[in-house]
Amino acid sequence: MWSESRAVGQEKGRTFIETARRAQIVAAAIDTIAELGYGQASLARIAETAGTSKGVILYHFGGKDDLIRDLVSELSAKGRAYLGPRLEAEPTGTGMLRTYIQANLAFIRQNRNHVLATVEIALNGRSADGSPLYDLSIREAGIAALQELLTHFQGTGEFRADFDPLVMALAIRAALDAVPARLARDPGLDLDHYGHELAGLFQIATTVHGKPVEET
Amino acid sequence: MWSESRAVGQEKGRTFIETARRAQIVAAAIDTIAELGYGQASLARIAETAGTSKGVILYHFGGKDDLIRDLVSELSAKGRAYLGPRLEAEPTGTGMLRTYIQANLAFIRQNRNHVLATVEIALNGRSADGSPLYDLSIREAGIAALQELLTHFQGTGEFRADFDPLVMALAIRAALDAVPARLARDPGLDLDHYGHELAGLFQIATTVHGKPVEET
Amino acid sequence: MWSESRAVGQEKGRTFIETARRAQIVAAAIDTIAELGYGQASLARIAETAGTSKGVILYHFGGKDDLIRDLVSELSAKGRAYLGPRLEAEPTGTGMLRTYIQANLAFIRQNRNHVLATVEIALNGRSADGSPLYDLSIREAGIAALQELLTHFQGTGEFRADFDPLVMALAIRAALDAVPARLARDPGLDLDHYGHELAGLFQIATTVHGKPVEET
Amino acid sequence: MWSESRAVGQEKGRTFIETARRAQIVAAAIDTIAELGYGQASLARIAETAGTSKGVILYHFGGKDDLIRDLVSELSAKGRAYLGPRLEAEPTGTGMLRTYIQANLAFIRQNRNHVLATVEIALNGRSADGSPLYDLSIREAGIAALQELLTHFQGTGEFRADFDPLVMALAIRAALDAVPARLARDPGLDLDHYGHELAGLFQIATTVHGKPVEET
DNA sequence: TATGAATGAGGGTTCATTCAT
DNA sequence: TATGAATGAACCCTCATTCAT
Repeated sequence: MWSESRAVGQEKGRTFIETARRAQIVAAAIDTIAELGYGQASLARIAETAGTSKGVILYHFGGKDDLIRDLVSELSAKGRAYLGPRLEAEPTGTGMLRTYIQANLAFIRQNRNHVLATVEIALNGRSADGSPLYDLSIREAGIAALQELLTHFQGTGEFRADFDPLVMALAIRAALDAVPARLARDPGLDLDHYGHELAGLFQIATTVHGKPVEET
Repeated sequence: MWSESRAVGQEKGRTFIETARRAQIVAAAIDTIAELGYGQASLARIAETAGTSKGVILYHFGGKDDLIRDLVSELSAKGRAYLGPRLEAEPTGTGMLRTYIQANLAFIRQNRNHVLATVEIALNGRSADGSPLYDLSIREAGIAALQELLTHFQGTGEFRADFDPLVMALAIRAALDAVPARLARDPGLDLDHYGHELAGLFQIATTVHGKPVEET
Repeated sequence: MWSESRAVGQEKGRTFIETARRAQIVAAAIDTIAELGYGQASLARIAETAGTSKGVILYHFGGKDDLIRDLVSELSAKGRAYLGPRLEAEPTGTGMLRTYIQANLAFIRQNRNHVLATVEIALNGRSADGSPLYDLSIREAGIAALQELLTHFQGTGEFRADFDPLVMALAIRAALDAVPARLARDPGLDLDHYGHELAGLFQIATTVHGKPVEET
Repeated sequence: MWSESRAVGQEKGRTFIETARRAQIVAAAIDTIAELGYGQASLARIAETAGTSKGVILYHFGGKDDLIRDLVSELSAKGRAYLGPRLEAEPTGTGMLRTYIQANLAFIRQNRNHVLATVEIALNGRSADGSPLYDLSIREAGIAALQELLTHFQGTGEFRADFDPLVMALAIRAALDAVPARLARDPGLDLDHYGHELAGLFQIATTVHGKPVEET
């Protein structure tokens, strides 16, 4: 997931004040959605959090959908910028897998609400015509990349060859994706421990040959 | 998850026709939510699917929230009834773990829309005051039970002692909980294969002693 | 224009009260549009005129567009029912022409606001996607019918053959269509006199052979 | 309509650049209204067409209403300047009538969008308090002038004395006013032919004595 | 002169709910 | 039991206008 980086900050033909306002509004949207859920995050409520009015939001974003899409794509850009370099620095499969898991968790910790809000959007956000606001292809691409990584190190022999890399990839992502929601409910969750355990779990699952499994 | 069974069918002081009506409405709600998502599932739309009017729903359920809660608790009852006996029939930890995974997937397959709708509700459903409509304690109880199961067979020596049973339980549930959403997008997903792979994955992860993991 | 009649009153599966409400709302819409123009006739203003709330209107009509379309098609039905029989009773071209003009004016007088509102809608009403709310084919059909009538009596020799029936038809309709707006501004306008003069004007224009017209 | 001329171009204390800006904005308004209709012609849309921002428009015109009024009065000035001299050059009633009709149509052809926009405004434009933005007195004056012309040549005996000059004037103007809308829908309309036919029609109607008309 | 920013009223619509029948 | 009718709050959005720069 996330392989190319993107410049963050003032872009396009935007004024300084415009950029600042947009950032402020996105931040308010993040907090509101993270706290109340996507369904309850109306423009009015977001505006209230931001300390402005609906009009301002619509002036800067043209519509709610645009705001939401901006929020999502900003996180995805941040995520790519964070993860990409860390993964590329790892030579071994085991190292990449561990890094993948732990970097994801670190990123989640550092961007708690933003991640939470994005998860809410991914699961609930639909535009008026019913189409999802969250570009699912991002997630699919992430899973595909992880799957490819697993396949590659199956080829080198570092990972055992007899697991389905897609299922393994799904299990890994599921374990990671479950974190934000859990974190929201239990803020005291020890992510370092969680990451360490998870990394160990999947290291064993990918590298160690178990006894043949007898079916029921 | 789901350990005690509950009598299903006619209860309380409800007449036969009342029970039938409620079932019909719940069924309509399930299909509507599964198809359109929670956000789009208004009472009007559910009533349309059910072939009645909003009034009927409110008459029988008192409010939308009650209908939703009913839908959820019905699934949880069904789930407990399905899983409980199957788990109790398994003597070994490995067997229970495999059964747990595969029975969950079988249950999902058999109750596709109901599960899907419940997931939607779990993620989106909030009452007017912002509180979740999905009783999270159900999920917590399920995870706790699974954790306990893992702990127990760590005690017997069947499972290796050096994994955190909570993290393992969370990873297992995450892998299972990710299925409905994926199934919705890709109806052709081979659940048998997925279950077999998952069972193998977690069997290895729980039983096999890997080489000591070096931290980054 | 307007040749087949339509049953008016309670139709479809509508309740008595529903029919009454719809009629009341349409009446309020007519008055509001006639008085303030289409652009100023918001649902709120119409509701105020009707003595109810926007909600009621939307409940009965589903949307503003539906209300407007209903208003228009009701007038067009009334118009057809009024004009058709009167025209069919006339054997001669001159008679039909005179009847056409005078019956149109009589109808306008009897349905002043309704006609006025419809004219406003025809000229201004557009739905959200930009498409006109007034079915222009109604007007085109009317003009075509009038043109055909003129052509027919040119064939019989009752009308002179050397005028373009389309231009004549357009001129006649233009003279009639101009009335509602004028009537709105000058309620004292003597429609009988206007009709008598107009009928005379076009009788001469259609039947009498003038001296050859020299071009500039 | 349109009998006295008015100086066009730079007026009041306006700088050259100011005059140019105003002209550019009015032109944008004309095109926008002609294309989308008055109701859809928001300041934002007009500004977009003009390639500027709403602020500029409001700076130069003080408000939307003023812009619209300016647009209208400019057309009316152009119209008077165009028609006046042509009419004065005609000595006979028949000639003036023919010229009036054909010059009007020529003017419409040459100022298609401007005329179209003005018609839209006449029919739809209202200021916030509901009063029309189109100065109806312009139209009234035009009709009065035409009526006077007819009356005058009734006096000389060139026109028959037994028609009501007001009704005749209204019919003539109605036939002309119907053109822009028709032209908008059917751009291929042959205005020369239309003008020739119309002139013939009204020449006959004004000059030829028909047989006495029997009333119904 | 010109613009970007902000505002606030009003637009149509959806929705869960209440109520009389 | 069940329904049609009505309600009112909230929703997103458009718009003309104001204001500081």
